[in-house]
Amino acid sequence: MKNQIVELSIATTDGKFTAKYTPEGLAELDFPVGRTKGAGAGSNEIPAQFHRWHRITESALKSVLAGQKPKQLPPLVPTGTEFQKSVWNVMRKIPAGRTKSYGEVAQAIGRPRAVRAVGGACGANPIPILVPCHRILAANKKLGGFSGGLDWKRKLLAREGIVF
DNA sequence: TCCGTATTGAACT
DNA sequence: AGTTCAATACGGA
Repeated sequence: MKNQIVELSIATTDGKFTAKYTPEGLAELDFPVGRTKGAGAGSNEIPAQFHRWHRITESALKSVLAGQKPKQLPPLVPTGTEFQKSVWNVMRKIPAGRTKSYGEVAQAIGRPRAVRAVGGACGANPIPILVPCHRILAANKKLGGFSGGLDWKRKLLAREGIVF
């Protein structure tokens, strides 16, 4: 076998997300891109472990999309540097309905000047939503940016009761 | 080594 | 009040 990455789709009310799993766990989660792929079809010999993770991922994803805190998360295996992992780790500690600025995150990882680097790490985040990068706002409560489009970020925040 | 970035805060008009 | 500028930290070519 070639260390294959398994891609499975998650159908939500907001579109079809694509989850990518490695033998280690969930490695990446993509927003709906509109391109219809063969999807989970052709799943001949997908180990039960993938389906098990997928079930958890699907539940967690839908919970966050509904503005609620997921009960359980699948094993996350993000690909990135130590710095990025630190940033993502801080993000995961942000409670639902609460936002944090890039500067706050920078301080949390002990690099108060690395605000822009934090932004870069957010953009490099392979697992949006489950790693709540959408709860990161600019210092002046501005939206900043978002991988899947600012429309998503705005919508997700609104569902958590965060208003501007 | 240089450039780009999902920032920030201060100066300027 | 809106806009421009320089600074800072990290990743990628």
